[in-house]
Amino acid sequence: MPDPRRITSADVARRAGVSRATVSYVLNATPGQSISPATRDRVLQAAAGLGYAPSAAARTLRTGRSDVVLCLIPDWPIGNEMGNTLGNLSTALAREGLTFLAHPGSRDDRPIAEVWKAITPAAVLSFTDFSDDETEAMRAAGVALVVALLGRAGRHGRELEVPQTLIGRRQADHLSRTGHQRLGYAYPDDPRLQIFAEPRLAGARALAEPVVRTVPLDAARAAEAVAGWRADGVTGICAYNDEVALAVLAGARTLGLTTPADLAVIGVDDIPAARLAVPPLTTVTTDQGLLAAHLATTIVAAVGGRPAPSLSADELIRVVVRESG
Amino acid sequence: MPDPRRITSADVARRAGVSRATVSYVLNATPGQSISPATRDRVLQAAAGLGYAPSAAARTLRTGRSDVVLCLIPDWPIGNEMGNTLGNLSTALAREGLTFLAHPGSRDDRPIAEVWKAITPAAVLSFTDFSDDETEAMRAAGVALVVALLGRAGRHGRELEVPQTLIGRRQADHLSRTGHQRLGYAYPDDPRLQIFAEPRLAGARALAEPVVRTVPLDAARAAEAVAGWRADGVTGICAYNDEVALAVLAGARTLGLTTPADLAVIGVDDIPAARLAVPPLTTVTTDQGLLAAHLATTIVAAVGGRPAPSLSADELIRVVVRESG
DNA sequence: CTTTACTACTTACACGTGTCAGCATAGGTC
DNA sequence: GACCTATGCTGACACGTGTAAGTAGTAAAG
Repeated sequence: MPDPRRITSADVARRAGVSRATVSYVLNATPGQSISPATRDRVLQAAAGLGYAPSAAARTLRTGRSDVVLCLIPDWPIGNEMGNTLGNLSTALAREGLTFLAHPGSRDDRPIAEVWKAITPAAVLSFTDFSDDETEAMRAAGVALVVALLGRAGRHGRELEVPQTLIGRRQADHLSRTGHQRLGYAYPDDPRLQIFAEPRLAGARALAEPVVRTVPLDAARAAEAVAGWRADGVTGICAYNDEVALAVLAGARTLGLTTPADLAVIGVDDIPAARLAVPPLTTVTTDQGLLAAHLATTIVAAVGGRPAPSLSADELIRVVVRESG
Repeated sequence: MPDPRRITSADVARRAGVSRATVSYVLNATPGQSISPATRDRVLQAAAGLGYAPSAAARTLRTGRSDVVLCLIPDWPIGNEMGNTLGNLSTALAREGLTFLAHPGSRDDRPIAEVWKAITPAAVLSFTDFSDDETEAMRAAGVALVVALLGRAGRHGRELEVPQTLIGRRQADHLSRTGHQRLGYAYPDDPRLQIFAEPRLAGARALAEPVVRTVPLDAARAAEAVAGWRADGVTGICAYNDEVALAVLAGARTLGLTTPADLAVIGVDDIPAARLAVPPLTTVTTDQGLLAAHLATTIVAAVGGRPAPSLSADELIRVVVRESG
């Protein structure tokens, strides 16, 4: 094996017959440097010819900051809606020259601090908040922090909070419009989902005063919750998501109720199973493309130290009317 | 702002009253170096006290290899089963000192080569194969490549291929045991899923000769497929996954058939919606913890240049019997 | 002719780490 | 006392990059 050395900018410089600095200036289009078109082309040609790719490590070491956007993925069940958004986000950030990397597990693997300290990312996208110390440490290290969801009061906007709230609001709104006065809220069983459930519930509360019950993903136990709601005179259920909604549907069926005549149900996410349910599930869907684009511009703004753009959440959330409510 | 400099190993050395080299030896437990317990403790104490975290960039630059395992996530819909596995994998690799990072989008964002050349990961975990040039380039750069799924013949074991095959086999086996001779295979509509669908179908073919039909996630169109199978005398369906299975269920219901009397269905994944379906869906589930552990040891082995361990796939795949088949 | 200004570069340093070669000191052997 | 070996540590270099500072050469201005 003939020593498979990495191709460095020095190789490019040698081939183009210029200094290494010139190569750097050309490839980074450094402003305030004048390079003749002739050498410019020679450098570009040489770089392409050699298949040169700059070392992220060296670049990061030098500049003190990498072009990585680190997304800390909590350990809650990541549905394919979220997966979709992350994919779109990755594409959007790539267009800005940023590399999106996701790290699953803000669990006890190792202190998350280790991860971001090691990577020195340009920005960190997190869903939950950090401790004050950690936040301060990141600020000091020059890492732009974007907290997407819940968090204590602070400078950081919580980018997803408004959309999540709006989801609950739209659910309640839809059921009200279709004539339901007493509403119920089907809260998820998994405590890890609380972070999403709280803002959604808050949104529903802004319009109605729903009776909240926890609904496990199990027909028999869901039936108990449904029976409770019936006793309360509830006729319409806002479910945390489509899966919980399916459980409510199953619970109602167990009790011999018909949907939506006896009990209307509306979910969230529009998962494939929603349209295949009996009856097909009315649900609230999010425009993942728009959301990803907004997150991307927010992150880019945060990296640049500019304030976050505002999100016109209205067109983001849409009700998909089917037969369950 | 008082110049928030990064804490380097030099800071630790100064505080511990030793040289930087000693610090490095202590913290990395470099073999073949003798350090007195006294200074060892002083160094560790100093490092902890300062909250020192080594710069991944510098370390990577020096050693030519980072401790990152890069997982290239294709753009197929990533269900929460997969999300789970990735989470477990991350934990398992962390225990080995490796940092798991996922990059969504092996799409046209930017040549994937850019990503791995930039990061210089210890290993790349991919689901699809690379071009020969790229494979060779990675080998030359010393990046351990693990191809998980489909790929042309080559040295790389395709780690997930056997389990996927086994899934299809178990489905067919279960339906045969319960008395179904003519089987059908419900193939997913989304072409991106082909990579998983092919080995699963191959597994089913090893036991039966199923009639393959594509089933869109739509009750009406699924009904057409079901009608076709009925005409063929098929009584049991192996579905690509639970969602496709739900579509088959919906199609059968549309035609007024009863499940499993007229048509038995078995899915894959055991998604939450499966147990909530009418009737509850029989399905095949994978032990995500075991799978993640196997992938982890495979990757660790690949990084160390050792051959991959074999997987006892038998206990990995399990049939969850419910009422649909 | 000198000064200034600009173009098109190059030289040199720093980023933080791993590691090789070297250097004292101490203890044992002949 | 001379020689060797092991212990415990330090000095110095290289990894590949970005960029501030400097330098020839040319052109315009005074």
